[in-house]
Amino acid sequence: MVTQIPLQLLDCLPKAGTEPLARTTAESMATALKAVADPTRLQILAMIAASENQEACVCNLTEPLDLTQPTISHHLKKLAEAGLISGERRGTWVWYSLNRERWAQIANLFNA
Amino acid sequence: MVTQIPLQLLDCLPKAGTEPLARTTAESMATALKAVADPTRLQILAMIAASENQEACVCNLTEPLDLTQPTISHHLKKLAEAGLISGERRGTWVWYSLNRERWAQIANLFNA
DNA sequence: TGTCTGTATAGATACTTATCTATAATCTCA
DNA sequence: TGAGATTATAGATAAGTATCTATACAGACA
Repeated sequence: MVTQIPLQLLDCLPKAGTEPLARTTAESMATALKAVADPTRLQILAMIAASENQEACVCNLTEPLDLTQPTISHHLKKLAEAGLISGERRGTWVWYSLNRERWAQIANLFNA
Repeated sequence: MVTQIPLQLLDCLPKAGTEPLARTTAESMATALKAVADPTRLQILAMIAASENQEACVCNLTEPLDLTQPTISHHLKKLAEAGLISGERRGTWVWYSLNRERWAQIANLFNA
């Protein structure tokens, strides 16, 4: 699980004369952004959001994305580590859904 | 120069039943986000924004970031390719400043 | 023109990571 | 318990990239 992101970026970008952006903070922000900065993971997020109950299992994603099951699991793990989604086991399947609070945090990086 | 980003992500994430996120679109978005998803480049952006005239030259960045001049140039190039900054030569120095329109475009990825 | 300073590029290297195959773990159900 | 289905993990590989040194390019100035 990624640590919480304390900073904002845009208007949000530091004003003149502000303290420099600490390395540890920059690294935490970069970790979160890296999770989103991948085309496959963007597609996964979009598919989850576009699905009926705002959730999807691995088996729903492999075929349309034309990737193997372990690869999908890998991406879902990355997204989960970034706190963007979370999985819930229901029987045989694991259903992943968006973590909107976390999403809002990352969105806030770009908004004042 | 990266192509323009046509899509939005959050509320912005596709509604149920929407067209899937096209691969080419996802790749374009990921390219832009990757430029920001690096701790050093976040620090560079912050330093530019925090500086007096909202601009900085390579020589202003190498020492505080403890990186060599070619490395800084490399990151500045990445940011410029993503359209986030642009450089202007004034005499011996090249001054880089933020491209706020482009920044707003990327911010819009996360906002409805 | 030649020298000095600031920036960019080329090439090498080490680290990260997206992907695959193979296998383990977990759950359902007969 | 055992068989089948779904997901996760381990290990390997190839592609990308952040960094460095070395060098080229561009402008200022004597």
